[in-house]
Amino acid sequence: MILALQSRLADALRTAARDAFGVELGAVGFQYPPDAAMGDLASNAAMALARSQRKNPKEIAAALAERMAKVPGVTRAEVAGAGFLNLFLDRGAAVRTLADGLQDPMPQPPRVPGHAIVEHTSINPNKAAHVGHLRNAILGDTFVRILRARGHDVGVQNYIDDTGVQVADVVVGFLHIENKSQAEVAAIPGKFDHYCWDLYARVGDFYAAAPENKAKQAEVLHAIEAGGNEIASLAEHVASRIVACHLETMARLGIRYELLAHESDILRLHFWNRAFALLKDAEAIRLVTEGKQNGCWVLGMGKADDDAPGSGRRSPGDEAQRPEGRDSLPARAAVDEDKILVRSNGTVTYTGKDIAYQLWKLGRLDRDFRYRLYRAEPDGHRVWQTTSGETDPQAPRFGNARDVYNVIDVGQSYPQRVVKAGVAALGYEREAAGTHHLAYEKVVLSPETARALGYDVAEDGGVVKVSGRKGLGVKADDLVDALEKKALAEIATRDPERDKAQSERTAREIAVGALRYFMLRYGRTRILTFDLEEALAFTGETGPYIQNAIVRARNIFTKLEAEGHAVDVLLARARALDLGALLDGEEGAEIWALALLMARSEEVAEAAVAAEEPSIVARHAFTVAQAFHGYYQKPKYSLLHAESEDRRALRVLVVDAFVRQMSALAGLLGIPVPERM
RNA sequence: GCGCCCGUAGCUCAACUGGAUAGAGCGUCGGCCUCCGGAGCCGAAGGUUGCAGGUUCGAGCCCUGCCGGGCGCACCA
Repeated sequence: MILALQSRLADALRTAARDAFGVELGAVGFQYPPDAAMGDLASNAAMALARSQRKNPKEIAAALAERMAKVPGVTRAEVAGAGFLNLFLDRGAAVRTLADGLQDPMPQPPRVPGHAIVEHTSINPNKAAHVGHLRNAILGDTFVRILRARGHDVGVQNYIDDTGVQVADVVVGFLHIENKSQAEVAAIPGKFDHYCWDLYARVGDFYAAAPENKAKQAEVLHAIEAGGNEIASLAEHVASRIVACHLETMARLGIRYELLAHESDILRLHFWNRAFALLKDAEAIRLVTEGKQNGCWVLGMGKADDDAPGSGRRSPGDEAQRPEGRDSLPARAAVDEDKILVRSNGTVTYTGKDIAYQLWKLGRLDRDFRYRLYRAEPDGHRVWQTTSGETDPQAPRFGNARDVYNVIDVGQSYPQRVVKAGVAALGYEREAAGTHHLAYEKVVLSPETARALGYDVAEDGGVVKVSGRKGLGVKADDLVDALEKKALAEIATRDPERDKAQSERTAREIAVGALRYFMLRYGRTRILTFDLEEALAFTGETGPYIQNAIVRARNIFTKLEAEGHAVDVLLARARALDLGALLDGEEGAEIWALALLMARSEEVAEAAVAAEEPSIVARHAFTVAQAFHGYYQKPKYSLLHAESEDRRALRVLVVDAFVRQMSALAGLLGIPVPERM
């Protein structure tokens, strides 16, 4: 609601500026004054105009205020501070608009043209998922939810590197440490990914023990790449079984995918050959004939002095037109700037393959995967996987995206920049601009948590890096288990009568809410110090706080009904009220502030998309819940003991609006709302 | 050496991308259940925004130089 209003007011402001000064305002944005008493919306347009108009900002603001005061929906316009233009809205009209839109708290905006792909999770299929992987998946999944709410058509892909060294390492473990056959591996009971977690850690020691052990790695890797042998078959078994484990772990958190894209299919369908040809034809890459990189095909990585390479200024085949003199600058050899895509032995690097994959995502590879159904879920959701065998004619179309969001840790920034540069070097400017790296920082363990897990911590008590290679870290499943157990214990003390099945279900919902909020509350470029105590907290700025706000609000309605007050009758009464009169006074001011805050959800979601930052929505959700708790807690605003039916109706309107808005926000964050807590 | 991220209350983090009195949670201290659910609410203490300059009506945010921490810059994946 606030977005529509803002855009109407922005138009009015543009008109006012035109009338008064004959100037066109650029982008008009509104801020929110620090104190509600100062106004509902603020514009700093006057201060921006001060320079060009050579006038005092206050004078300009006064001229604008005079015109804005006459705009419908605005009751007052004031000049404040250094030249802010503060607008007071017609509360009755605004709240009524909000009330009318109640049926749909977060209306679906017009559909954004083009398809978007979000790739996330993408865990090496050789061990259990840990907290770092959770950050990736929760970040990606939440971003998908937000994009969809803002009208984007989004497909979710999970990349499976089933032919890499990490899988090979575990296979080495099975073959040369445990001497197991594939049948014996298949017979391993229990959580297979947890089993491999431990085995993988042992492989590191195995390699360190003797050089001939390390040689097994290359042996196994080659067998896997060649395919059609027992080792490759074992690798396939390991990878597919672990992928199933990962999907199960993620499903516990409400995370799922449309497509599982396999590295092995990229190899077997020769995506790189195609990309290589395209790059050569466009002269986007060149063969080095001397020096250190002799015999390699490289992609020029000219240091862009603006944001990202290929963001618009370079055109294809631009390599020959680099600024003259750069190569002649002392101590700046071209080789330092170029990225090898094909080694002198003719094999392709990881980054090279990634360019091919990215081109496919963008619909510019001119080659496609084949697809088969991986799983159809009870609710009808279908998970597909790539294959190099027969394709299923029922399969939907994947790829051809206008925007691709790769959720990958920040350590991969350089290779991701190379991928973007590769796309740009082919002349695909728009596609390069649509290539987004949703980078996030790593997760480390706090010294206390590391100690609690039995790891050695240096005396100075620094943080401990999570390391799959060393088996160091917190497994995702173990964390969710711990959260569920704690929630269950909490429920048992609060509501001992509750039956077991319902308690367990609620415990699961609380665990998911707590974990998802914990992973989302920090900005993604910040290193997340994982502390078990904090992650297990259910009070304060947490998911359960948000859940509790909704549960309590809904509970009021149950109570009202039980006392003989029909909620729908009260809601109907509320619609006929003279809101303008009721919204004066102390309670009116509180309701108004709450309404204005709730109305911002769309705006906040849009900001999260623009900034590619889900934490913005998470924090907003907490702020709204907090504002509601503050209002609701006051006995004088009781619904059961209201001083008049009109007051009761007004409060029902507020609580109903809150439940709907807050539920919508929880949905954006993937935080489930329990029936009871 | 070059590039990126981070430095804000005792701790963990915000600050709507240059706006008004820098805000939350945790922790500490003090209040609130004859009053719709206390996983809650109200209040207090706690800040030279790493340091020094600069830009302008205005800087936690932009520029320059330092200091401190982390990560990249592979013919590894």
